Amino acid sequence: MTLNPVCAICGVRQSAVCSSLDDAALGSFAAKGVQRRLKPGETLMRAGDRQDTCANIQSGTIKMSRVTQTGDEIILGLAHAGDLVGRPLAADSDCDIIALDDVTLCSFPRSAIEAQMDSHPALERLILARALDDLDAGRRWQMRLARGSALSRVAAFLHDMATRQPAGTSEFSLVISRGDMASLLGLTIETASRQMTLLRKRGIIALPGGRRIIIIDKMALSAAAEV
Amino acid sequence: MTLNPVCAICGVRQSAVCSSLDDAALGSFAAKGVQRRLKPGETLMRAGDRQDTCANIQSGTIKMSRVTQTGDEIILGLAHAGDLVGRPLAADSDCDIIALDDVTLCSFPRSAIEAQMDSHPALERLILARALDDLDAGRRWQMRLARGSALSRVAAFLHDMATRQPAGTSEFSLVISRGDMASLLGLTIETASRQMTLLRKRGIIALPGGRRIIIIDKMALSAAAEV
DNA sequence: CGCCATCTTGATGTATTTCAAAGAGCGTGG
DNA sequence: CCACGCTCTTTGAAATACATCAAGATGGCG
Repeated sequence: MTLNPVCAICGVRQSAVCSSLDDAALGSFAAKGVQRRLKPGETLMRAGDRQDTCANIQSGTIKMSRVTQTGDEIILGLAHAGDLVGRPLAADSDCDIIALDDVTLCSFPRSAIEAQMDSHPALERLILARALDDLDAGRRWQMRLARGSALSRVAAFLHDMATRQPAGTSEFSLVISRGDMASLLGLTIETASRQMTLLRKRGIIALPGGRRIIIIDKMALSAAAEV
Repeated sequence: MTLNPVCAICGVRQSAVCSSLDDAALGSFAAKGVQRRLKPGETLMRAGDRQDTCANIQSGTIKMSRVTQTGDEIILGLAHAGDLVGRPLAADSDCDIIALDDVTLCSFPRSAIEAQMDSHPALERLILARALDDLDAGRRWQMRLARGSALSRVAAFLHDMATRQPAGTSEFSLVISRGDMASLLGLTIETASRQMTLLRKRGIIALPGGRRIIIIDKMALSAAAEV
């Protein structure tokens, strides 16, 4: 069996969970997947919904969020190209999953992923390894929320986003609004904005306009991110 | 093969990850484990240490914590009877693991767990399912840290601890000190204490002394825990 | 060009921290 | 058995970081 043409040109062939499958295994698996696009703001699934698809993000950024009793949204995390969204082994979604920009997905029935895990231990192993890594990352973030100042949260977020860019890139666009950023960091819009200008005034970043950002001093940014 | 005598009397035989193994599989696996005891305050492993054991908690409570640059401890979570501590698939620990009270463990070389996962898919599947559940629970907690008031955090913690007791039990002992509790909740000792007395004054709980607590009105406690 | 949403900035309020000290609980040794 | 000293907890008063309320400024887009 030869590699599915869709997979042959897939930008996340090496970084998504599919990387655990050889070309032969991928061929039959890929046949069960469909390509899908989301526009900014479009919802893939909602908390509490029956959740019968999982998807690899091929490009773009997604937010995972929940809505409180009082009706405001809390962003729990972002997912990027190469990440798997949706939860294998669970019948219902525990959060809303919403595109932040133009997103392309490779979407599978949850049952197909689960069947593939059954027959291909390497896939299950990689999904497990990622889940455990996510758990560690979540705990690090929890530490920041528990004790970090507003400045440290904003700095840590910017540092993460900067680190995610191709090496050597110091200017890029934040895909999320100040409001989403604040929600992700557990702050208000105003506080998030103030910390941004504080970092700008300290010469650590520049804000050329829109959602663009220039990292002037990544070391200082990292230092500001310390808890 | 017959059931290992140690497993026959194990209190968490049905709730630990071992429950995914039948008696035959358990027999050979159990031979690689050793029983171990920890006294209150005793450390099982430290963040950054080479981590070559994983252990099922048979009784007692453990805290997972990290130490910040400034030297103070942040508690990331608790683990109870039936939980697996230590991280399969990772060479190093990402947090300190310390006993809070008298703890009994069933400890395995990490390599033994990993080998058992290789040969027994049901074990790996259960570990994966737990990791994903922990991830969900972590996100719920993250939401509380991001937006919840001090009162809501304390109430949520007490509600969790109450729910963990045998059905019908309304009085029990908190295994952790106010200091640990505050650290877990991302608060100061003083604030944690004040919220406890606030709940007491509202008639939701009683504090007969020491670390004992009586849940008088669990509904009200749950309501106070809302974000 | 002008509208609308998003972002920034300022002034004020408040929950939580910080600083400080008194009060319980508990084991030790007289 | 009680006094002493230790740690943990509670309570009070002052300081502060962040939220809230309220305008402006900026930028995208028709």
